[in-house]
Amino acid sequence: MTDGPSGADEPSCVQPGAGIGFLISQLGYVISTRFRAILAPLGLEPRHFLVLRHIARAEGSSQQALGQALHIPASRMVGLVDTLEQRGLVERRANPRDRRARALHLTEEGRRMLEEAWRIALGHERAVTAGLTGEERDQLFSLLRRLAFARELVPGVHPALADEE
Amino acid sequence: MTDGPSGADEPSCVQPGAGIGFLISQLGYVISTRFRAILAPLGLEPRHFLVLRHIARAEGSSQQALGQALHIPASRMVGLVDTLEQRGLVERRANPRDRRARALHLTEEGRRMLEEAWRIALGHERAVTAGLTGEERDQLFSLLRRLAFARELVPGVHPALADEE
DNA sequence: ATACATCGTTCCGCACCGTAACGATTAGAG
DNA sequence: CTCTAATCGTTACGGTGCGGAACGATGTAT
Repeated sequence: MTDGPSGADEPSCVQPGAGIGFLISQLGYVISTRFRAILAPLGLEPRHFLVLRHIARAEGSSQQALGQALHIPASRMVGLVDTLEQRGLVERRANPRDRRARALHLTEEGRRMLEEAWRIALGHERAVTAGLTGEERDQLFSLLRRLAFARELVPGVHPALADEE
Repeated sequence: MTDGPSGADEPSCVQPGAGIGFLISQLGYVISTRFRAILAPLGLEPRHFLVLRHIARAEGSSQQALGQALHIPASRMVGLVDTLEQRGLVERRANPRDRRARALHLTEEGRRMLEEAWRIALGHERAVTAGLTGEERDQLFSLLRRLAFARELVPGVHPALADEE
């Protein structure tokens, strides 16, 4: 009894510890860890990358809106934007429409940093599937997308940043 | 410029936020979160399951050996085994060969619990790939295993329990 | 016999996260 | 216009989990 409950005649891919679920969980962890590592030299973490990216897409957003889109609680956004502002990547401008809110904008430096981070992310994406042919990569991508769709995952929003629902 | 650096003519599957890497990272998170949730009614967490499983495979192991195999620091093993012992699932027996070490054994209750957890894990594995045909599941499994192999992942050992290196 | 390594344990500081308050500002009701 | 409720950003606080460092007990080597 070293590999499961006694008389289990399951297909080999359905085995806790070696099955698809565990495999994806393992891979997901090492991949995101690796991404964090190759992003570190820029002084950025994955969440910073996501925030920068979202600001670039919707310049002038409030912190609230940003937090809502990325499922990040407001209290956390503060420190996040603080960091990015201190590094001169993001500006908190006044919003003439609503003096409570801050309009977030990328600085020139921020734009450069985002492009650099993007280049690194692209290299990372390629590294992930190194060893797969183009056709295999497409297959894998298609299969994973179906799993993600079945779980209603939102592209670009990492669920680790927003547990509750 | 809402979707990447200006002139990037990359294949669509290579896009941070929507690429294979991010997809696996997303899926890995929700899958392990889900697994934690369906295991909770037993009063167990995923790590407890892994520990129980390993003890079953190598009854009489020391905590040290167990921690080394699963890449869990010794100081954490204590609390882990404490919990399992308090629930009557594991026994710390004396080791006549070495009075420093504790020989870990499953109780009858522990064995029952492990089987139950295993059943739940199997159901989870099936749920993960629900919506895929058998052939697709095999394809996916094969592709993921190649990625895992390329990254030297050890079956049954989740890297989240061992960051360093 | 002495010095060093190993096992399990406890202790402590670190980092992180989310809730609950708070002042400032805005929107809505009367 | 006034008063009240909601919203935005911020700060403070408590809870949690993790791993390194030290410790006593025991084993091993010289």
